[in-house]
Amino acid sequence: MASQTEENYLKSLFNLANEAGEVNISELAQQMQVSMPTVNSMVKTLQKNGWLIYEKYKPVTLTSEGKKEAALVIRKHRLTEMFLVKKMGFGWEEVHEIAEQIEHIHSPKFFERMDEMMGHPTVDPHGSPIPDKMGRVQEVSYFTLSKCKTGQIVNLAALTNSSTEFLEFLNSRDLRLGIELQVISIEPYDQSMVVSFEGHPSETLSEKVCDRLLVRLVG
Amino acid sequence: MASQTEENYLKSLFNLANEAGEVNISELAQQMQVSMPTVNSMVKTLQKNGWLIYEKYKPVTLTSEGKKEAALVIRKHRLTEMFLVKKMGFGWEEVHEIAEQIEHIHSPKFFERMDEMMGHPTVDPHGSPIPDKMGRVQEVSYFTLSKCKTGQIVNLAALTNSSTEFLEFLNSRDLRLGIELQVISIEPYDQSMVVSFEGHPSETLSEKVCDRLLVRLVG
DNA sequence: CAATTTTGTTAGAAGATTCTAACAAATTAC
DNA sequence: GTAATTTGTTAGAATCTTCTAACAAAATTG
Repeated sequence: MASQTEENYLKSLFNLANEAGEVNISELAQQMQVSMPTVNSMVKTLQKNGWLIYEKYKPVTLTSEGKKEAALVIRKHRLTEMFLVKKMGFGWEEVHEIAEQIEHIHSPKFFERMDEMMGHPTVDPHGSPIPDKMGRVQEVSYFTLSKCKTGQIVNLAALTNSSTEFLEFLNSRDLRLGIELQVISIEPYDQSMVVSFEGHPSETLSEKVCDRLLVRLVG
Repeated sequence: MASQTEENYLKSLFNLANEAGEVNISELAQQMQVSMPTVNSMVKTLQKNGWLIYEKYKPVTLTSEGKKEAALVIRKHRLTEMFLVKKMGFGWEEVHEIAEQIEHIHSPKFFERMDEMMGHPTVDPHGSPIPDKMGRVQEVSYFTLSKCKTGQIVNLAALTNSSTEFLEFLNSRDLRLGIELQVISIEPYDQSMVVSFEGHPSETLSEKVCDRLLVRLVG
């Protein structure tokens, strides 16, 4: 069984993997906020446990067992976030830190019960998919609001970033998942967008913000 | 801030303390399932942190800070147990293992929210008092059923032991906290008692069981 | 009270996770 | 295509929590 530390490395590896499934030591060190020698030694440990493939001076790759292990930790994290919001009344900007700790609890029935109480949710409060009990992650194809054209109407479905500051910014503008957004105009100079949505007939969003909003076509 | 390991030692020390507040190294070693040298070194660490008083070859004593720290961990444990039973539908025999892990979560608002959702409960599912936010424990004066005389009518208020096996035994006899018990007779040979309660006009309980049931006079 | 048993201590080591310093390989930039 | 930079590795050490072996103090027992 993975230690808490190992679980955290697996989670980061899962999230950092590129299309080829590769992660560089330096990226992982930055993500985990530890030195490269620390990552080097942990990578050797994870390899011994069969969770990744490592060759000197090459990027590392999770094995299928490693991916599953990681996805199951992410499942616990996202179920917890959803539980905190839906059943305990927390705001979506408050739940990450708590879930970061609860994801390491070893108790299948605890997470089973959360899942049941919520009716088996498929996404967390930030729109990220919740892996299933087998560690399979459902692929979703959203695009960023910044890719939209003037006049388009879309649904806000998820976020590419869930930092507290960004979530608080969204709160301040009443931007919640599920709302319908219409692109009124796009400023050619800085790519900022004027959008309209429920209760907000005209709101300007910077390119930085539009890049972080994942949407899908209405319908 | 106490590590998880330190929190576990503090909890054990709190629970093992005799009237004088003293705990022997060997008791603590047994309770924690570690060797005496391990306890010896941890005790020195806890002393450095100001949580206990230690003198060579003497039993140890928690300081008031140590007692408070311990009581706050116990508060988190008991609030969690109550939450699992009242809000998540677990049985009282299932919650200890889970609470044993969740008690180490660092998030005042998480436990605050549990407390609020339950309307500030004062006891856990096994009748043990929940320390308040300042770490103060409300003293309660129950006595064991085995001290009762024939004919007495009492309320089942708490347990002196909450092992899964004992809780499952109580489940099998429909013995729940709050029920009213009348002592019908006491067998002089082995101190077993015949009692009557809601739906059970005549149930025989061994001395071992009666010693583990804490009751108070009806009224 | 002397002998035995129990309890507690020290010393030394091991595994997990982390670090810094020094070096080596790979990549990028003229 | 060298030189400089970035990336990755090794070696050696520190901290935390644990252990066993050996010894010392305290308590118990005849």
